[in-house]
Amino acid sequence: MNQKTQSCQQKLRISRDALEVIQGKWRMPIVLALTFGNKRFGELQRDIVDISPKMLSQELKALEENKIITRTLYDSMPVTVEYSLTPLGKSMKKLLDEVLIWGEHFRKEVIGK
Amino acid sequence: MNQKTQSCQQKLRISRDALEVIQGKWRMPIVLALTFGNKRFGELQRDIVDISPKMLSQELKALEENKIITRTLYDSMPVTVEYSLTPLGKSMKKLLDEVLIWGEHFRKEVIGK
DNA sequence: GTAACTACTTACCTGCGGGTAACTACTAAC
DNA sequence: GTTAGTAGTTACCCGCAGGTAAGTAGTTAC
Repeated sequence: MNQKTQSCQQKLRISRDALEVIQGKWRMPIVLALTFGNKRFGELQRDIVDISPKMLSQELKALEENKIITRTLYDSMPVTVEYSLTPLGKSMKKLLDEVLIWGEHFRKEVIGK
Repeated sequence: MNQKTQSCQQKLRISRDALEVIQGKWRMPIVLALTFGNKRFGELQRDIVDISPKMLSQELKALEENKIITRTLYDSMPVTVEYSLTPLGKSMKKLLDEVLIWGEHFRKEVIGK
């Protein structure tokens, strides 16, 4: 096994670790939505059009466990909950930007203009 | 709906279109492997350690349909097939780089060093 | 007391993403 | 004729990601 193959396999391992955390239909969209500012549960549900409360709740929990977002409960009346990005979550901004850039590129090339 | 919300929703739409194409356990790893140079079926199978021939074949087909990779058949003996990135596939390099950068970042922060 | 808003939770179900194992087809080497 | 290497295909199966619908719980407004 030469140097090149090693670095290929190493990168493949890293990519698979990362993908395990950010994969799925909703996680990147949720983080993306939060790059526009802290949001409450209902706001996220309105922004991310097709998501069900169950999926939103479930994915928010997973993102919190992976230290990507923070859940803050306010004892206002009625109770409100605010979700925000941690530094680790904010560090996904560049990655998300590239997803968007590539997404635009893809749309032009394949979906056709 | 204000300007900010509109741009948020627009970006969410783009991200979801892009994710539809690159999502899944194997697609980004396959493209990543091909950024190291054109590879044959067997080479990919050896590099991407846990992938089964069925999944590799299936995902290669999907990537080809989305104009991300090209399949070239050589009439050598025995027949060999080479997979390579299209310009659209190559344009994923930055995105993949960011996945790797974030992956390292994540590993340090959460998995712990 | 009932509707409406907050933020979920719970139960149930379905489809498909992904895994395993075996099989195919062709050629070369021995 | 049997093994090995090329590149897959096919059949079968399973678990979970994700969807639907309804319920919960607390407060405010009417």
